Amino acid sequence: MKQDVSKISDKIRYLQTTLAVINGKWKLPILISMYSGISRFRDLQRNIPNITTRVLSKELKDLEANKLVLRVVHDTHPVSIEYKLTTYSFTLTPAVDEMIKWGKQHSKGTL
Amino acid sequence: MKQDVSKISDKIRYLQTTLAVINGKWKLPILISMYSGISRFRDLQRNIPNITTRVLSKELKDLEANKLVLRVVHDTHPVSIEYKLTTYSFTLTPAVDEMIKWGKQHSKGTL
DNA sequence: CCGAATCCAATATGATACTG
DNA sequence: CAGTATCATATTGGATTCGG
Repeated sequence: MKQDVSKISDKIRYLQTTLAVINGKWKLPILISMYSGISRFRDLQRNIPNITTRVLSKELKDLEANKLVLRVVHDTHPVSIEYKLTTYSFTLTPAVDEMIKWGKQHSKGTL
Repeated sequence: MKQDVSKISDKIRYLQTTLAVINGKWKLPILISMYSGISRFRDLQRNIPNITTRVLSKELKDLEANKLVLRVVHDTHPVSIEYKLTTYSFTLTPAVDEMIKWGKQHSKGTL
């Protein structure tokens, strides 16, 4: 049975593609918060421990550039900004869920 | 239906635990190479494009510190060093596989 | 072959203050 | 509220050399 025909070098490339998109400490935590329904800058900052506005701002731009997040300006008074997850962003959930699972297990082991 | 009882903050913590272990561009590519059976320093370096000895050396130490890799010294002439995966390291494969899958899809989309 | 040592550049992250 | 600007530090990555 050949369940895996990919060459190692291909796997490494694919993986590095993924890593390039989710790089750093913050992008996945941001996505998790957004998966949970949070969509405003201020709320995200409150929800993610220790993240600064500077970092949050930059990371949201990166996520936008990778089509995972959409920045929507609502023409209210004053204007409110909503960060929306794209359909595409949800393709990441299987990987994210596995990482959460592993982190949970790893935490237990080291406590 | 409540299929997910974890609080968001827990999820974020778990995820950050995982991210802290696999951080950087190189640890997962190294693990993939090792999953494929490569166990010598020189072979790893040849197998992973663009990695330098300095980085490879550091990353292997990090992986060792996290119990994912074991450094075995064989008392031959001259001594040969073998890097072995621990049983524990294989608990990461579900997450890694999902990340590879995603990277493959993402590559297709952007080509 | 298996790295360690050194030096340096680039990037990521953090703290704080400030603006429309 | 939603950021930007500035400064400082930490971490990562890369190039090269050298030793056992």
